[in-house]
Amino acid sequence: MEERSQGLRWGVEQRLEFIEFRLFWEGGINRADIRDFFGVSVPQASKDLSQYQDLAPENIRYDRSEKRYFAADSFAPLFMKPDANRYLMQLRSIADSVLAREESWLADIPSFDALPLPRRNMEPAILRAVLDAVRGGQALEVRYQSLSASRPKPVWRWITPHAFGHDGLRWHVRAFCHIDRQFKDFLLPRILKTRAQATPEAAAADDGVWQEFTGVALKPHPGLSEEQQQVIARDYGMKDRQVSVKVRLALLYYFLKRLGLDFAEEQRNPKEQHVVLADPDAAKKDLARAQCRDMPDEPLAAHS
Amino acid sequence: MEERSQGLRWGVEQRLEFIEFRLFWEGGINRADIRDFFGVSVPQASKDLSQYQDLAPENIRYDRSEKRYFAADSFAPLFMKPDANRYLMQLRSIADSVLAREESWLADIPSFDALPLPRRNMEPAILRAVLDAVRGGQALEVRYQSLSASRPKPVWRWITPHAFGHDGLRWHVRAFCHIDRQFKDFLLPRILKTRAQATPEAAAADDGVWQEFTGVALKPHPGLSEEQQQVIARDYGMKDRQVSVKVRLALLYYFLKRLGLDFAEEQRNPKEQHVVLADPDAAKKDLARAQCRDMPDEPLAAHS
DNA sequence: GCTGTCAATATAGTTTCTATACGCATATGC
DNA sequence: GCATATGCGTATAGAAACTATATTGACAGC
Repeated sequence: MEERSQGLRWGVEQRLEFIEFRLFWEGGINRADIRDFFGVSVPQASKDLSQYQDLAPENIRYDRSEKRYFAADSFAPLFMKPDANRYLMQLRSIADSVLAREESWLADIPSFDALPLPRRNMEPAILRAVLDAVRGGQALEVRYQSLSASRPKPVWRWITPHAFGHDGLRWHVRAFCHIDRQFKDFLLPRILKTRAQATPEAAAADDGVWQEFTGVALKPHPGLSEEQQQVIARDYGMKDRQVSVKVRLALLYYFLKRLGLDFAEEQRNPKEQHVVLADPDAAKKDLARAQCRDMPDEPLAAHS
Repeated sequence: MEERSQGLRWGVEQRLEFIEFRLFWEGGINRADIRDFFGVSVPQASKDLSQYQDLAPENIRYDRSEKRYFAADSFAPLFMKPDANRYLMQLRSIADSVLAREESWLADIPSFDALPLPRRNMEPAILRAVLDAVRGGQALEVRYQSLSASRPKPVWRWITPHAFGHDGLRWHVRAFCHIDRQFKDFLLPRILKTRAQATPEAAAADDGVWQEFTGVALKPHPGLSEEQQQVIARDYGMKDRQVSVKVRLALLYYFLKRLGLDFAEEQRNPKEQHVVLADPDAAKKDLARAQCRDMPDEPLAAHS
């Protein structure tokens, strides 16, 4: 097969990549690890290790005394690109029990913990139904539990969903509301049931607030010392003490809220509030533009 | 092999699970999908589909007209447990470019977006060095860029790390600081370099603030209407309009901050602040206990 | 020095997979 | 209506991967 990157079968390549992953992140590997994870025989695991040695002799070293393979000092990965965020994302997924320990390639998992953010379990069938509607560009009838005072009980209503958005805490679906005749965010866990599909009443392209991006200019909190500002600039990847983050208008509200940018952020303690808006007026205008078409909750701050 | 769950080889089982995944989440599958993803031949992909049909005839249905396999109405997965959060976590990973589209099992990815949270790239070698120290229970010399006014420049210092923590936005390592003789949080991206290892000066068990958990009692914002409170109760999985979240003392500060629980939350707009502390005094005491051993930044609120 | 453990290798036999070929059903273009 | 293209299913021979089993060698612990 010319398709495969190294002329190796998929399964073999996976095992070689596994060897490399374990060498790098777990500090070592032996036959039993391969045997346990892939269910291959002991001689096959031996062969895989030999094959890896053939392909990358500079990467791997066997310690006879410890009876274990280790990454050599000159380790230069062949099958993967080591990525710290990827490793850490796996930890988070395990913490959120989205990923089982046995399924991940991690073995010697360090002590760790992530914030326990309470959230309700979502019915996969509901997400599937919404996905279907988004893919097919169809309207969908949903039983939705709104937080608004006007619809306190769950009601059946029609929406035309076209995209999914994550606000940093929860997922919602961006959809045209057939009742209010405008695009809004519907929190996925509040969709209790789904029913029929129908012809759409709006197109994704019509959702200007979703389609349009704006740049949010951030700078270190001026209350920090010169040196501290430099640190924050590094943290946020700023150049010339400033960075512009590209955000969809439809997500701007959440973005500002998440970073504590409520237009009063400069008054807050710089030790808690590390960054502030470099151009609050521009952000305010963008936010107003985003909100004039409706937002799920209240405005971020009273800017009148 | 008795080890394997269905007596199937790992690679085969992966492909069958892939078929099932695509049937459920992507709405359908055909030979080309299997061929493209796993690099197997066309007859092999055919065989896999036949084999899946043999194993789960009630799950799969071929549409001659569309030339595509679909999930049958009576679909009951055999190889995976459909999990909405898992699907959505994959979307987030793709948005954060932690996962490449080709690597995921998703094919027809809907339009979606997540908050762009600016963060600096981390050197994998640094995480690896810290991991090594944690695993070995060793002290590690790190060049750390603190935000504190007393150490404005990066300095080499010794820490004894023992665990990793995620504050909802960033990863830090929980470590005993040899300078200040206490446990603190060191942000991973601020570790610029690592050097030698040495014998540890504290054990993980000594980090009481890390080892100890507390329960944070949450309830819906009292400013919400009766019905709205019920909705929030559902969102947070509350029973009797209350939920207790188990949090490490070492993460309590971040947890409260993340949920906006600054002991003034009841004064804020309930449309923005959905939950409040059910027992602020208890939380205050816990926070004081957590902070008396030091926190990286300032206290959450002046509670004096 | 004995014993247990883990790795490397060899052999024979089995399973899986490829390449190629052919037949069938359906959609599409002319 | 007819040719053409596409996708599925299946058959065959041969190649590759893998298993089971056995033997050897290196090292740690007692």
